Amino acid sequence: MIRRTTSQKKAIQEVFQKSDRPLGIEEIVSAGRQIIDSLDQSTVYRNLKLLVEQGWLLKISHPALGTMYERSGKGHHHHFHCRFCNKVFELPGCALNEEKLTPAGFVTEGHEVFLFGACASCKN
Amino acid sequence: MIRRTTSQKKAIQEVFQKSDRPLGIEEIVSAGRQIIDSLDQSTVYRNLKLLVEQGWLLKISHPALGTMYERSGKGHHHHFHCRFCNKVFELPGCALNEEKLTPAGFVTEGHEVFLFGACASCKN
DNA sequence: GTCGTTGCAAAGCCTTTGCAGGGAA
DNA sequence: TTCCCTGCAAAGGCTTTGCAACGAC
Repeated sequence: MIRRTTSQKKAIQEVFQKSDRPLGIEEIVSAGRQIIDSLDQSTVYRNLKLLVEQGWLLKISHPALGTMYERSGKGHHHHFHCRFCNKVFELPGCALNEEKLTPAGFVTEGHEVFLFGACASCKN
Repeated sequence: MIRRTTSQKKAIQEVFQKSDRPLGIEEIVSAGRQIIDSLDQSTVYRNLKLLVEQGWLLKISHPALGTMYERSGKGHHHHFHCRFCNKVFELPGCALNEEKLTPAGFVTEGHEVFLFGACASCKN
């Protein structure tokens, strides 16, 4: 299907390009409205869905914070949730022994890891 | 606050005692209705909340399957989601190097790990 | 008899969908 | 001009809440 370039979609992409961490819908909508103030939530939802389908974004289901989105192409990594500022940070690398955890007879295809605690700015 | 022992609450607890894996609301309601057929969803939600507050249950937010509940007191463990039968199994032990993953300046308080793939019964 | 609990229905969130008008190509 | 996309409103899931009747103690 042919896609058109709209100012709304560009605004949403711009929001992600300015961010180095996963964003929730609330954050995306409010940051997007600073670029296009008429931006509607349903437009954001529709574009997020398209951008995920096109591989430009990844959807994350965070256990505590719900659905979030981040730019794709960052390789395998995990997430840290600061309980104080409620931001999610990306953790480079992976420290999980998948094989050790997999029960006999099971086949593991992938995994997700979420850490939580206090980020550097909030640990005081 | 004083709590009363009702047949509905006992039925819900019975459902968990018969299960060795986390259950979703749908499963809890339908299994509970086999014991008390008038059991209402809102009653289940209310009792699950109470049982979590009382420490009898743990609430899990699974990235793919949403909210699930499991009996508490099983120690630190993680979960395996079979993409075929959609059941969640408990994985004894932990194979995560939390320290290695934590960025400098951050304080990690805990973590969650979710594996996914095929269980022994579904791997064919 | 009290007052916590239940079932039912209604209301709240978050997300998706229908529709007519608007804008990209 | 075409027809995809947007904004608005309505509708869907899941979960919570209000309320009168019920039932544990």
